[in-house]
Amino acid sequence: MPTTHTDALSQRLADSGLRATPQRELVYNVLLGKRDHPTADEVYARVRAELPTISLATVYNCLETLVQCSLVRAVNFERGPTRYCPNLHPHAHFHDENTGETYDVDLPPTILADIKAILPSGYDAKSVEVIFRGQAHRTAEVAAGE
Amino acid sequence: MPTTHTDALSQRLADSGLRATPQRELVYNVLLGKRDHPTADEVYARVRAELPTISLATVYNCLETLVQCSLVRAVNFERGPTRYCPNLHPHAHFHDENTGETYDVDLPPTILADIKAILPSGYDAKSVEVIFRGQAHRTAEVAAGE
DNA sequence: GTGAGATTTAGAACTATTCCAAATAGAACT
DNA sequence: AGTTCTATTTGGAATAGTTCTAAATCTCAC
Repeated sequence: MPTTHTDALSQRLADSGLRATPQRELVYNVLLGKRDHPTADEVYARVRAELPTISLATVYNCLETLVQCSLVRAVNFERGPTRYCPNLHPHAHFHDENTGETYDVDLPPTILADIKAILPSGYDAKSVEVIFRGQAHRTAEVAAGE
Repeated sequence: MPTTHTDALSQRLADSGLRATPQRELVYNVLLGKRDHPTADEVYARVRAELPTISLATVYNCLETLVQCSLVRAVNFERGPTRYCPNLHPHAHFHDENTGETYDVDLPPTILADIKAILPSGYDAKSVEVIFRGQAHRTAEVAAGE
């Protein structure tokens, strides 16, 4: 895990007047380390491997903090636990109904404008979320490119 | 509430080998009567005005049944209770971050194909969900047209 | 080093939902 | 009309996920 990420974290936190704690760094690194949209519980399990004394409440706190700083995106489709995804470029989510897994799909810049264009006047969208549901027949090739 | 809706309900239920009960009809009519994406609790409150002996568990059962029959759509953005929306033509949801209200936005037929076109090969989407977040400055005119 | 404020922690509390087992209601058949 | 069989409803208990709370701990600025 390169220091650059951790530095970006400190920076963002400082911008909001918050401190870079070991817990926050670890939670963030765990999210960066395996981008499979884990739940808070899953993050908790992964973080405890390195810092066994951390509490679940702290994991929730850290995740919330990261979301506040726009370093992480909270994702909610279907009732069930919130999932977390470290925020890079704009992307949609593809939810495989067979496996339950969620994949990121890059959004070409033009499509976002196209989608926003359907809004009638009076609606001012700050963000757009796109969720696909269906089946993914992913090749090994595709998975390797992630 | 015209009989046509109730008939459509009986039909759909029968197709799935289910019965058209007073509770199911009432829950469905409540959803049709006020399309403000109510939670199960809100549906419960509205239904009880007419059938005070209904139980919350039944409301959950009925909503689940209606979702199974594709007469109603369950909507989940942000952690919090599931909301229900009687399913007409394809539409996006606009979530006003100030008021917390959710509005339906019609999706022009072409945009769905455009959005699906961004999927790499190997992804087969059965449905697409679009959620906007921002502020709605709705005029009385717009609201009247619903 | 001390004080002030931020952060973490464990556990209690809360909310939304599902589960369960018993009671009820219908439809089909006699 | 009565019986049977199954679907449905019901209230309450149980569960899952998250938030709250108050005390302990850390860290920075002085």
